[in-house]
Amino acid sequence: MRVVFAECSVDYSGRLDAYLPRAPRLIMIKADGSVLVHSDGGSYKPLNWMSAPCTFTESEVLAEEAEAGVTAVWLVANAKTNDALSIKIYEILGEMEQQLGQDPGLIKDGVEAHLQELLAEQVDLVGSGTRLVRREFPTAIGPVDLMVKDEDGQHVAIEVKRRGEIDGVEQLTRYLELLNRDPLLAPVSGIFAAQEIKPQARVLAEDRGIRCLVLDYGAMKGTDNVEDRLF
Amino acid sequence: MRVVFAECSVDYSGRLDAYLPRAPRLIMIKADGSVLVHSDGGSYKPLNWMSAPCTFTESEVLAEEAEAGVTAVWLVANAKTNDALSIKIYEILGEMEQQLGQDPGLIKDGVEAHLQELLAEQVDLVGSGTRLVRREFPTAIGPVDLMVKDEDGQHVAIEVKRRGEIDGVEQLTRYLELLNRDPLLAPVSGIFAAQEIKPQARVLAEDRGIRCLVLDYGAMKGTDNVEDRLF
DNA sequence: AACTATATCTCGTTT
DNA sequence: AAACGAGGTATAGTT
Repeated sequence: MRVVFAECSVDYSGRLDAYLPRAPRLIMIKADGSVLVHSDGGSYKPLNWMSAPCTFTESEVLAEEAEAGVTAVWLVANAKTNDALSIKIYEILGEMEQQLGQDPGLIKDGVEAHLQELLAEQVDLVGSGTRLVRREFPTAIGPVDLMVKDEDGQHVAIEVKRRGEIDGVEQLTRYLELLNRDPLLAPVSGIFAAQEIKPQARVLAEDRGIRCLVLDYGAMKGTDNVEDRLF
Repeated sequence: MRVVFAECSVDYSGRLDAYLPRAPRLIMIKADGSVLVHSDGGSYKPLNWMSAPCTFTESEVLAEEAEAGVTAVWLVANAKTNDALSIKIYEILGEMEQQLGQDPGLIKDGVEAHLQELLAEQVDLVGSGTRLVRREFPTAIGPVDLMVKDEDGQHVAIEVKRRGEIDGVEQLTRYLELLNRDPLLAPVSGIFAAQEIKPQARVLAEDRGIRCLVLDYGAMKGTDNVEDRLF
């Protein structure tokens, strides 16, 4: 990877046409030929970029451009899609290059899936006498995380989240509305279970008669004794 | 902005938990405190990141970590959302810093809007005797780019794109279906107009009885004599 | 500020 | 390969 601080202007032509006026920026040229142009703020999205596959070539500086102060023109193109990025360099302010090699990649912990799994095993956390009906209980609008029956045999739909926010409450509300139309299941109550429940989400949930259950992931993992399952 | 090539491992905890094992990467620290961790390939999206607002602090290296070869720990946190990125530095391979200042920002050329405008003026490109009904003709599912009447007085809906791809044909199809339910308008035929029409899009359009019209932006701009409009 | 629609969306999974 | 849905979506426009 090569990173360059440079005074530059950038033109993109492809799915749209876009232009960056002359200013100092960071240009990142990756091993696969892809190029990212970043400013000193904003989000993780570059101002302008070209994704692989593409070819990086240093093209000729026209007399007219040279007169305007351009010292180099970098052309990054994808012949197939007809996308092209043209970077006019006025001045290089700093530059660095390093071989990084293939990255081992991001490992997502999948805490939500794991929480669901653990709660299915430790369903008594919901209340004594609770029995699991099934995980990923199917409905027409998608699966409910957990369906259980309480000690009185009443159905309870559980939505499991790592972080309990309003979206999750809305989701569970939609499930409950649908499930309660089914005479074989109704009445179905709801539990919103999460490691952390935001105050707004809690208020909304309780206002709708949905119980909130804060889960202690660490404790649940501790209880989930691997040896118990193996032997 | 500070850019650092370093051997590092990265932990993110927030809306999900994610981990990057030890490897050489590029770390970008922007003026607003946001941090991006990039590998040498892939898309413009960093492997892991923290968006502003957040605070960058160099935290203490625990004895245990130091023993494992960690020389620094960078903590990037957003107290409000409870998101945090922890970067363990094993070795710095290169580093550079530069003040870039505020970026003037990306200017999108708006070729599509301009094409629509030009075609509205040069509506005879569709066929002689064609008259403009209106631009941005309203429907319940959004405005149709151009509504015209052909020489026989029949309505024609025109979808204008810079690049004609399948999505655009689908969009026009939805408009046509809706418009043809209106007895005051029906029958409404369709024209898919673009600077470039992809083969798949052309096949789909023609299969649905939608005419394809390739626009020459340069020629249309040339015809759009500014002097004619000013004097 | 909240909500909506878009994106050069990206990215993964499934068909 | 194409279609579909989710995203730590981000971002711009509108109410």
